[in-house]
Amino acid sequence: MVFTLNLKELILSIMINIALIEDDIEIGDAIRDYLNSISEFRCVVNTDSVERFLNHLNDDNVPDVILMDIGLPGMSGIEGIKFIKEKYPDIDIIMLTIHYDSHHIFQSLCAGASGYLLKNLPFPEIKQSIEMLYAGGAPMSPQIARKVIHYFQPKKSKEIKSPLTSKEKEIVVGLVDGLSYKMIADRMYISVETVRSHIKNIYKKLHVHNKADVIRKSFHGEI
Amino acid sequence: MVFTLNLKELILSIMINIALIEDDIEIGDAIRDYLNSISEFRCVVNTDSVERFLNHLNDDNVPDVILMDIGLPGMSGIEGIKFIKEKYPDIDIIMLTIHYDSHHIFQSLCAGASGYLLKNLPFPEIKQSIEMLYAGGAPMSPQIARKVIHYFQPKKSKEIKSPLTSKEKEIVVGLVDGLSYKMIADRMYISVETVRSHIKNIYKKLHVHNKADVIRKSFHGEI
DNA sequence: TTTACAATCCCATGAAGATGGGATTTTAAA
DNA sequence: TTTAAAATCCCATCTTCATGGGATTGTAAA
Repeated sequence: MVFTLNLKELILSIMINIALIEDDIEIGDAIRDYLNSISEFRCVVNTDSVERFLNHLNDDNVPDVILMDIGLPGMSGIEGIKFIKEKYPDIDIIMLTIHYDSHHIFQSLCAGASGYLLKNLPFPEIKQSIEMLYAGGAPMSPQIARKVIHYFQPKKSKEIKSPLTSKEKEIVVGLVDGLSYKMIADRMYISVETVRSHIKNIYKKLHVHNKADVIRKSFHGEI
Repeated sequence: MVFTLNLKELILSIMINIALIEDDIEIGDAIRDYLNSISEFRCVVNTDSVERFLNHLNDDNVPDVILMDIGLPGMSGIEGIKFIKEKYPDIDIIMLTIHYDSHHIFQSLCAGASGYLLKNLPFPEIKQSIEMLYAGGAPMSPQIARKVIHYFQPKKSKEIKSPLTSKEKEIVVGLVDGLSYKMIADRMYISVETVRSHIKNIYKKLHVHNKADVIRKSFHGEI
């Protein structure tokens, strides 16, 4: 009996424990069932939000791999990566998502994702991807790999022309510097009302509604 | 007869024309023979240096894909990429090399390589890689993909021990995301008053007085 | 067992920011 | 030259934020 228990535990410890964070229950259940049908995998968690995942996580049931969506209710998958990696840096996180735009890809990778797969992939490729992870690889859908590679390629002169005027850009600098309207006004030798007016126009042009967004965009080189 | 010629040309135009730049003649010949054994491939060039390749190149025999070594006599493969891509930007270049160090990888990618394979790979994977290229992908050996991904990952070299608690850090994420107190509260399932309270503590700990400062610090990795 | 701190919540007040509506003058493009 | 922006300024209103003052509960180290 003791032997049986130990053997069981041994087998469980050899298996790769996988957590699934996916808000589409149908998809989540399908993937879970697929994973559990493979002898070396065990889907230990199947939940629909990062918050729920973190709440139910303790040091005894830490998964080896997390398959995670990006578009989750509450905390997004990308923020989830940061949280999870900070607490458990050894967990490998594979994003499994419909988003194939550069922004989501690089946000995920920078946050600490070890792989990035598009959701349309056939199930056997999920298996291959997890195996690739354990072989020291980084599973990526072909389109993703291309975008990642492109990141390094020589940029073609694309001179991003900002929609902002020079005065407006000066104001943006002020905002990024953490100045109040009054301080910006003093620095630029204009009245606070002018600053207000410029900021109104900046917000319209950039389609934002507060200075935090402007600061973020500026940091992302989007201005 | 005319029909036959046209058909032949049609077939040739459908085939993927591949050039091989490899100074080890044995390996080069083996790869060439393998490629030519595949119906949709045609190895149009098999040479041992970039200089020779460029000399024999004219607008009529431009390959679709180049498989190239890095350690070549004369001009290195990396230098070669720049030369070739400048003249023929549409050629896809796949590096086929024994170098798996970051320096060579990133030099190649930055110069314009579309793929990076390690030389120990089985021949069928060369076929798969070229097909992946045509499917919009970027063929990479798993080890290479891992290194490329790692490039984006957060460097945890200097273990900046944040003075903030995990709840506080979660709030900071909310602020950086541009959320209002209310939205942060909803996301974290706590009251706005608790958010306020946390933020008061965050400000004290970070010696700041507004959320713009927090966002800036966060962007500078100071949190 | 104190002590300290984290996490939760409440109230009140003043400051700063967002947004709507204007107006005038200067500058640059059509 | 007409027109369209850009740049300047003013006012009113509402929202959000910052900051002060609390309180309670639980945990974890000293």
